[in-house]
Amino acid sequence: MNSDSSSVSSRASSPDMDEMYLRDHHHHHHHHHHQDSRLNSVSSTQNDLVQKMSGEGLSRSGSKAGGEGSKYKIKKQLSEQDLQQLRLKINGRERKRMHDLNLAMDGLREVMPYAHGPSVRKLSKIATLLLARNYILMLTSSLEEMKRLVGEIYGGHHSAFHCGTVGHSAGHPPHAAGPVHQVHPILGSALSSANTSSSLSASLPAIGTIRPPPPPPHLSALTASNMARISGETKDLLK
DNA sequence: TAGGCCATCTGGTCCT
DNA sequence: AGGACCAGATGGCCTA
Repeated sequence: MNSDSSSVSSRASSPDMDEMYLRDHHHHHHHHHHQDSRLNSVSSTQNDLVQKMSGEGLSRSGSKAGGEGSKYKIKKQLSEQDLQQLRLKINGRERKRMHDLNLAMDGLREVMPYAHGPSVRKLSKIATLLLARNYILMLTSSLEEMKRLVGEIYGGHHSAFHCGTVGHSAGHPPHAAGPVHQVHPILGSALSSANTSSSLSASLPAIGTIRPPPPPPHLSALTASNMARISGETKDLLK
């Protein structure tokens, strides 16, 4: 059940990181987050992990110990421990960096048009990005459409608008798969509106097709058709 | 059990 | 030098 009220954020995984995070934290603010419940989790301490991993075959200092390192002896010895210390610091930074990234991802999810209920599974990262892209594309086309209509209504062609920033309107938005999500009314309507999700290549394989959309004609001649396409792809996304 | 998704560790590279 | 970024590897958790 991933109804996970824990949608709070991602679930835990590796039981490591612990003191060290704290260590690194003392000079960072203390915005602890929910998820940190895992901080104290299970067994393996940083050290255990370190050893385990290094043992695997991925090089890494730590244990090579014993022989070698003759000429650097002094320096090495001095390090030995400091090295470990440094490693922890670096790992901590990286961890924080990723946490921040995830926070940003959560922020993005929050503004995405899909149901964010406690009983709704969080969008995966890839799905979030893909959906966001399609959403932007859709909004852009809507804007274009509105501008066009306004132009028509006023006969004149003095549309003051000019959003050149988002001139491109979708090339081949990717389709991806993800957990099932309830679509927000907004997108929902857009999605339900016809369209033929021709390519249900399902899942990530399609992700490989992510690429900058080919330079479309001047104006994004989006209208029903384009809109439909986008929504269709988005639908795949939410599948 | 396989596959998807994710967190973490780590070494390399680029930037300040 | 030290930090930010990045990508590969590894292993855990969860669902079909």
